[in-house]
Amino acid sequence: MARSNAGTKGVPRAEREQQILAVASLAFGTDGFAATNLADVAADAGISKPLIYNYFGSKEGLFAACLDEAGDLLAGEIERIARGDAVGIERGIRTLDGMFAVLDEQRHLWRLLHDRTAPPNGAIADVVSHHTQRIDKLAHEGVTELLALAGDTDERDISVMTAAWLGIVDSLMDWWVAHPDETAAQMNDRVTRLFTALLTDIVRGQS
Amino acid sequence: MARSNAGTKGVPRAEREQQILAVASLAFGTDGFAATNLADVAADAGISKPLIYNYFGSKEGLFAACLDEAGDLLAGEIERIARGDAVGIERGIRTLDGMFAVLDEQRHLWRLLHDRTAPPNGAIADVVSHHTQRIDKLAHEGVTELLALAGDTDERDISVMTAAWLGIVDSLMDWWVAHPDETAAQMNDRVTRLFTALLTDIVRGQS
DNA sequence: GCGATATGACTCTGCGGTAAGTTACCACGA
DNA sequence: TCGTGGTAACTTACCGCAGAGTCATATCGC
Repeated sequence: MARSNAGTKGVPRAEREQQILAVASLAFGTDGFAATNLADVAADAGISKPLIYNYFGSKEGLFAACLDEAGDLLAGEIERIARGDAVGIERGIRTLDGMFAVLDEQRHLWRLLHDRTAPPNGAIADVVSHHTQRIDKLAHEGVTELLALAGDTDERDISVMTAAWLGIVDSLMDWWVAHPDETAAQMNDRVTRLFTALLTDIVRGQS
Repeated sequence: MARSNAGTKGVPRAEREQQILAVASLAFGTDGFAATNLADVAADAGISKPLIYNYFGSKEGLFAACLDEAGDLLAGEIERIARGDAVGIERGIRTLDGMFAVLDEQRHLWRLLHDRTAPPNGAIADVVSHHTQRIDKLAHEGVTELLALAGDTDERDISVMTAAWLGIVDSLMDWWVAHPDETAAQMNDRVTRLFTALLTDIVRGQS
């Protein structure tokens, strides 16, 4: 009977999965979970929708896989930095530098972990909470050290400050995504300059 | 024929619109534009879906109306503070205090202006950009003043720092939403304490 | 009676998910 | 070297449903 495009193209599953993950991560990271539709992802990846379902089970399964890859990349880098000997502001700057380096060619990955349109329960929530816990733990640890230098050990103060720090990181990444011509090295310089400017010159100027 | 619940209940349009806006703002602010469905909003407001369409035209129209109300509240308050004589960090703290005061009983309104699931074109985008421009302009102005104290006048530095500042505000509001028992006055104290701690004690401690 | 206020019961579209079948590759026996 | 059967890689064509948006109609105040 009539022709069909079915049949293997000789691409092994593992390789195909990586292709799909790359396309899907870009789509999810750019448009968010809810606004991404799998037919488009399949088309962009050059395959058909059922193949995605064969390999990842569901839209949530695909997102969870993207998330796991991105989360591990980010949390791994932050953990690596935390093992160093930097303290206080210095540790913050080094962490940012690490993020810039790791995300340089795939800045959209940052958004995956903060997608408010992803379902708040189920497999996705587990993956998200696994990685955010790794990250939050280290952020909390860094902020605790920092505030200790100022004699503040109030647990809620630490909690608020940790949130603010994560907010700073988030907004810097957003800015970076919106300015594709800015290199990681330039961001690096900029952040260092801003931090030292704020923490030394302004205090001296105001006192 | 058979009974019907149709017919006026004596509620004038202006009043009904306010009821609907209140319910819708809560839903949009909590769940986001995409995840909110109008049938639920109508049910929560104690009316039927077609009435919403009569008064607001579409889901986007309703969201735009919520947005306009919230945006004006926020931008208006920030403009009021900006007219004062505070400069640098002090201006930042006063702005935050203003936000806490204005949003105390309706913290969810904050999220409306930052809803990534809202359509990026059309009427909504116009309202968003109108209000965010008012806010961004003042944030930019405040940051420019602040960095000038440190001798930094690089335009991109200012842009990044403005983004970071807005990120801080955003994350503080999120934290506040997540901790409903925290009063505006407590947030106020906490923020003041943290800013002064960071900017004085830490510098002295490190130098 | 007439206009404003209201609703039950629809239609229609987009998208997550699936059933059933098609083609290519490959190991292995004669 | 050539079948040949099994399996992995793929697709077309469909289902079902949630939710945006609409139509015709009903009731109340004045």
